[in-house]
Amino acid sequence: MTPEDLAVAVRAALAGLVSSGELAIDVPDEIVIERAKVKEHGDYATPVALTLAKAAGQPPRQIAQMLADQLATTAGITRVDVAGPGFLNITVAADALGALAHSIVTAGPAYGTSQTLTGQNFNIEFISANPTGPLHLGHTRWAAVGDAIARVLAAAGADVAREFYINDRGVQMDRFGASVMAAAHGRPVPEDGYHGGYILDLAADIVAEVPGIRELPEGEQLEAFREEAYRRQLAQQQRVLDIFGTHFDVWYSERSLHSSGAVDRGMETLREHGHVFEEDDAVWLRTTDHGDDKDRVLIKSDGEMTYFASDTAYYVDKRVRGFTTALYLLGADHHGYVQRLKAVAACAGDDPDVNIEILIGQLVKITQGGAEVRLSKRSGTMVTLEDLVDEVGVDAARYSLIRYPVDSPLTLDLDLLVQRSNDNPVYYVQYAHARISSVLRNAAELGIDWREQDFQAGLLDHEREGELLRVLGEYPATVATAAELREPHRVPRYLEQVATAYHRFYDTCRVLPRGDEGISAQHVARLWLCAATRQVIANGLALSGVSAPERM
RNA sequence: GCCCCCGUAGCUCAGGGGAUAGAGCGGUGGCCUCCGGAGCCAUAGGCGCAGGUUCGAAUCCUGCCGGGGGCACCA
Repeated sequence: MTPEDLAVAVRAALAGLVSSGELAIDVPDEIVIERAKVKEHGDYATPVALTLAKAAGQPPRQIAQMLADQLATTAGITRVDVAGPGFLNITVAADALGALAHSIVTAGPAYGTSQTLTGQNFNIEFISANPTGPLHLGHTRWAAVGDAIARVLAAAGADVAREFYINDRGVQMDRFGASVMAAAHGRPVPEDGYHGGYILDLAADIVAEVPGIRELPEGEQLEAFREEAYRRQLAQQQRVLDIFGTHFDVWYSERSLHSSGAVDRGMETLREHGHVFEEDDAVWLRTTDHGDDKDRVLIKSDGEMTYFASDTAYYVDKRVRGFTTALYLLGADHHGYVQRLKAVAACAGDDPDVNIEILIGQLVKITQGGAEVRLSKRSGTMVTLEDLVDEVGVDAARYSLIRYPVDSPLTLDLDLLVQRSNDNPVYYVQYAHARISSVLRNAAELGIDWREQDFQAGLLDHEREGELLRVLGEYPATVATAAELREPHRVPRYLEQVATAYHRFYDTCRVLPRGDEGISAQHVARLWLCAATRQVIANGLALSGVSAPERM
């Protein structure tokens, strides 16, 4: 008996009351079923009667009572009480609740997946850093969260492609090349260039690996340094992301957007829809037709394409490639792009509420020794993705970044994360997984083949067992909600509840036989519950790209 | 000036209209003769302010106060 099962039962009960004429309402699609917070409220509670009272024109307690009478006859439900202003408190039979342990183990990695987003084809673009330096902490947040969103969407049945847009065109690239070239000659880096220490490393590598590069003619040499540095820096970003466990399906070069003709095609699409005009010798997109606060330039009066022109073409190209939704994950410093990107979709003839979706992630701050560590790509004192991983490891880094909703600013205390202690909740969750793994190993050593034993769900009737089962039953809804709202932080937060419920269970419920005690059906039932818990933790950690260790 | 985000426990943060607002760290006090104490139990401590909507608001709306970020024929 899961919350979903109960929702079905409640809906059926409502439908029954409607058809018998006792209730005049439309049966709602969504029925709120909550896990009871205090044990006097049974196992589950629902406020449906309160919600429907006005529409039905009847007092909530009266509706609740009619529902209670109906539900009390439902198999698996042992008790239904009307409480307070009209809540329904439902108590479920131990065997109906305990059966969940078996179905979780049977479902395995599939437990928690659904088809709620089946048919949707997402292009999820994130990080999209310039290839002019290492990935810093802001990129790192998206490296973890973007990947987690992709995983959660896929778990909900959607098709997902992860895409990294390489900003390899424009003046920043030239500044980057000039910086490396200057460093290669031992000259100071230009004022508007990149000053990080990595520039010196790049210069040294290139000089060593490309003989004679410093003797090339000025213009040719600048280009050579730019391209060599670009290639190496991109490879470095790719290597770091690979270690981090975030794997992109497509690395899309801005240059290729131009060379493939996609920019021209995109421009043509916009013209067809009548939103392109010329003024002051420049070519504009009339984004104000669709909610932007000013029109945007596509081609400057000097004939140069703007970055915005690439962006529009890139969007159109994503749609041409067959994605139903282009999902953009941007930093808070780009929030001004939201309106114009939405307008681009509208100008291309799409529905901006359906075909394009933009998530804004607030900035990450990091403190060390009580002081903020600055994050400037050009300062040379930036904290990079690599730094973070070196110090705290991939699991702790990913977990602590995913654990918070992206629309709230985040401050990470490096001193705290550096400690490999339970200061970090990731260890708390992983520890629960390792602990269960140990119990199951011990069971195997004792020769207990619990999978082959008769599972008696009704034996899981201890309060702590019920508590744990109810938490485990919330996993599918947690994943589906995380996908629907693009809020992957819900999963780790949920796993922390699972870990707590497990530890509480384990603290009072002996799982394995003691000493020379024989194996009872209760031991077997509890082993099933342990295995189910471990499965949920493993599935949930996988959605965050965090490992589920058997030992720690 | 206009736009976006945030304000919840000493600290870092959860809480998509529901009953007594949670977690980790930090305080205080307990629990190891057998399955992992990286754990469990108890206790102290909080919704920035003022209105509004609602049977019910930390949650939705308005205003104010405080903090962060953004405005371009830059990328």
